[in-house]
Amino acid sequence: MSQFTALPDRASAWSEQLRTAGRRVTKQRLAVLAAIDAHPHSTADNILELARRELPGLSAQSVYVVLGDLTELGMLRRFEPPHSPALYETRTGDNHHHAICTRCGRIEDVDCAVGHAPCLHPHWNDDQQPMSIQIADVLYQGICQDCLAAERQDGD
Amino acid sequence: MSQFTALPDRASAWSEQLRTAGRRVTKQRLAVLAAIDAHPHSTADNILELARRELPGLSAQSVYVVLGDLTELGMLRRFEPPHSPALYETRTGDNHHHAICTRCGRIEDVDCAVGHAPCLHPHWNDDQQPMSIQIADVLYQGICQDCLAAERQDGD
DNA sequence: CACTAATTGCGAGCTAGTCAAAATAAGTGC
DNA sequence: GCACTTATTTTGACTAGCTCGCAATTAGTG
Repeated sequence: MSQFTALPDRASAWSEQLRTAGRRVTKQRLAVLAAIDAHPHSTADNILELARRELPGLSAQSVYVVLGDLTELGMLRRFEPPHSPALYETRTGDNHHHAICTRCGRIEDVDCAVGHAPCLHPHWNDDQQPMSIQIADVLYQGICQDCLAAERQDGD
Repeated sequence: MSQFTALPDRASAWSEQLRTAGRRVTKQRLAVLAAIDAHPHSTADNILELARRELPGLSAQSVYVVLGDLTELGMLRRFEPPHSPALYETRTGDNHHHAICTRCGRIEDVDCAVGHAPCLHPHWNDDQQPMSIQIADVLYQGICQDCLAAERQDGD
């Protein structure tokens, strides 16, 4: 079936996904996808800048539209850390989480500890109507090794 | 020690906390705290409206300043659900989480499942510098009972 | 009760994102 | 390969939510 696509040709895989979803395959969409794939956890602004290197005429609004649409389709994942514009990544469907360094802002992916999402079973209080949970977005906040080291040097 | 403060006189407790933190006890701060306490998960706008009932002259900017400062002090907790302005609550320090209904936007508190935060121990990939984690903010996204029921009625 | 630094109010300004309508281009059939 | 249809992109104006600097006010201290 895919004997000639052993190497991950993301672009054609994306094209297929787009078509399957009833969307047209435009250079704008591919440029946005490629930009995010190359630099995960990018803001709409970063993505615009990156994508423009391949597609100089690309407009900011197109990026917003594409991001919104592809996120809805599930081809992108969007997450919004505090005090930051929304970030996007192409890694979807694996329910992975994020760790953000409150000092320098660095963001790392964290695999969902176990194969099955461990946090999908909240503990409801007696007076609450439980919800049917679909996603558990976990945002770890801490300090990364670099900042810890820098802090030690600075005396404190 | 507290034999005369059996009833939770939040206002005086807040005053004490403020003084301890080196802040002055102003009616603006107390009005904001009272508003949030009465209506947890409020936006800055809601808080302004509520607080103005007690303090008609209160300005929006003061609310923002107070919210930012008190959040930094740890007297308020701030969280930013997707597609929503920041929300505030007075319940701090217990590492509880939030569940949001993606349909109607309703938000519920969810106690941290176990006494010890279950999610404070992420699983790091081999090539990653682990961070020193301090908080794990969990945002459950799902559909609440009401919306589920409404959906069933609507045919789908 | 006066003093002084902290707090609040006011206005301008900024960033991230949205909306409507016209211009463009992807996919379709001939 | 060409014309057609309609999704997509662009253009440009606009909004929400929040921040900044400076002047006016006020809480807390002695």
